[in-house]
Amino acid sequence: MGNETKRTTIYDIAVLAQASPSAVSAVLNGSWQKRRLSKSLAERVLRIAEQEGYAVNAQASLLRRERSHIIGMIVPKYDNRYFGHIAEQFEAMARDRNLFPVVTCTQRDPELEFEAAKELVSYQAECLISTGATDPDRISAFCKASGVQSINLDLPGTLAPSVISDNYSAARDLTHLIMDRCASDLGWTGPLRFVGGRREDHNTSARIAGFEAAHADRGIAIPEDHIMAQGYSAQTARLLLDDFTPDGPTGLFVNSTISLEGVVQWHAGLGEARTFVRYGCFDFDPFGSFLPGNVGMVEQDVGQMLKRAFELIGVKTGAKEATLVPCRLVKF
Amino acid sequence: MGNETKRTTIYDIAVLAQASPSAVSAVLNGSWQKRRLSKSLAERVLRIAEQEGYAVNAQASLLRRERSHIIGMIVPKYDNRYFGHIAEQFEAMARDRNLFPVVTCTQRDPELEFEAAKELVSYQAECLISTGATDPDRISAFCKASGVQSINLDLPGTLAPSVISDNYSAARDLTHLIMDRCASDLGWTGPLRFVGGRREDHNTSARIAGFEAAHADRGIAIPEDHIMAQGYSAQTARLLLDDFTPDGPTGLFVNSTISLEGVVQWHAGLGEARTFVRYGCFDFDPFGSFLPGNVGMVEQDVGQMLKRAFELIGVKTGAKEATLVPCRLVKF
DNA sequence: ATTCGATGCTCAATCGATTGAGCAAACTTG
DNA sequence: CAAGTTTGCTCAATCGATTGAGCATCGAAT
Repeated sequence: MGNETKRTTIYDIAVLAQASPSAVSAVLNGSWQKRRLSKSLAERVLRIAEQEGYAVNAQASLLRRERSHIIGMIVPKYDNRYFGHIAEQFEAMARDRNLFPVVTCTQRDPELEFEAAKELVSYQAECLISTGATDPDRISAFCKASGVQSINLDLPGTLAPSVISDNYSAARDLTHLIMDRCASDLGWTGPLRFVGGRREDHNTSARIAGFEAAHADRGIAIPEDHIMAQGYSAQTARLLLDDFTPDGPTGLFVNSTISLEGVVQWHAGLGEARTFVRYGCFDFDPFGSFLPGNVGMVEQDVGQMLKRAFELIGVKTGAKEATLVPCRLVKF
Repeated sequence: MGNETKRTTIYDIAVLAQASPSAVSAVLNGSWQKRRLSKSLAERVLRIAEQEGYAVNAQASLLRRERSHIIGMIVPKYDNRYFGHIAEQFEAMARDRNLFPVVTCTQRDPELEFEAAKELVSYQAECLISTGATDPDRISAFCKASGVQSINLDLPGTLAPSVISDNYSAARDLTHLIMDRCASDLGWTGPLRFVGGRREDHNTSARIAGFEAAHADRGIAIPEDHIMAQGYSAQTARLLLDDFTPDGPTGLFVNSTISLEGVVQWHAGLGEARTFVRYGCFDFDPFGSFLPGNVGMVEQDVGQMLKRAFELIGVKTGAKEATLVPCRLVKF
């Protein structure tokens, strides 16, 4: 790597400005007034620093300072509207609060998740937000041992406070919406199918509970095979549905935009039967409203979730329960 | 912030293990064999480190080491398939190469872009990749002054090597595809409209050039008002199109998925005329193929672009020209 | 003329890990 | 058994910035 030009340090500038390194340091970090340095010295140092293209060595600076102002986040993926939004807003909100955000993407790999968490702790992050982590408690335990605060987002854990969507209520509402539309558009009342996700997942199971509650509200029984939660991928959704060619009106509850891709592929291949299908999706996509048959989507309130998460930062709560954030149901 | 438990250091462990800090350091960073420390000492230290939840202080470590292994990237947005993919793949590829990736999102704000670049340099990044930067040269100049390598991605600069999509060729191909479909589906041959982006942008202007070339290939003149490149947002696209109600067959070249949202909204509101419209989009979205009227999309080859970018890392090329990476045209 | 408080700056210890140099003990070799 | 080698470990300087303490100088007040 480029070794030609050694990075300029305060010592280099001190020589050029005929001042002491301490004075240079004070000028460059803005504490010169407090340290009663003259304006003329400050200006001289700043001019030279500019000329030399000086950039503080964050490692040296952070080593000495007591607070790092670094705040870390791990997310499973970026290439997904929901997590992309989370990462982006997190960075913006952190900057607003004068914190330095470091986000890292862990590809839904539990090992990488933990490694990344350790790395962020090594970088002296003051707080670590684990988003959609498969094993948030392992991370929380490690953070606690290092005296670093941790907060769970999107998926709850038991060792640190969690901020998650109110999956149950939103799923119940979405289910009702789909059933309403099946009734009004197709004149059909019957059990919907639940497609996508994994039963073991906290979020999926809460959504299934909401899905079941809505059916119970209407006194409709759900056949065992209507809950198809064997995985997230578009592939999986399509394969599960390939066996199913509706012989009459039907409705589907789709458990993520990823699964939705598979559902829409299946739907497009249905031919005439296509017009007798209605579905809704738990997750938002701007193109969702243009997909034929789609009656609505649940948009998780990323802004509120992060707001709550930031409120928890630096606060020592004994409370480890999850905060539920309501979702927005978008009807098409 | 949590100050209760001071972080464990090698000195703490040295006391517990009855060894010197140097020995502890060597064990923990894996150089103990080279330094001829005994296996028993190593095991003792590792056990204690584990118990104490030790995490190295990266700041202290990096301050002393000569290489940081940190590699930085700035991206304008995450909540967008293209940039999301870039960030995600970048992180994965960096890890594969034993580098520590730090990505930061700059919201298309030129000031923030530069600030973020400075911060990454402060963190001793060995190389900085500026993705879609509005002013890449300003960043390159700063990097050069600090002896840090910089590489431009997605948008070219003149002070550092650039890796960008072959916008011209892909736009030309996409334009031909749309015109072909207009001819075959609608029996119509005429100039398309170009919607979205900004003329001043390098990418948009290259795409307009390709768009014009395809028209020239067919001897079709483009009326001035058919190039509508006054901004990226969905809003802008919709407002521009609101004045336009096609009285016959038409075709559109849409310059990003963001603009596509606006186009699709407009399209959905057209009523019967809707069936006489065909469009294609420069950018990929998995739901694109389900949008009525959409005949194809250009998918930029993120994998190849990053591969090229990584090949440039650590290489001292005088060459500042841009590498063009071909795109994939997806036909529906 | 002495005392006092500003003013403007420098000294030197420090943060935690790394690393070249060096030292003692144990072990080989002739 | 002396000389040389290997083994196992420690010392102390160092990376670059920060910061409490301290030291002159100067003008004002007594």
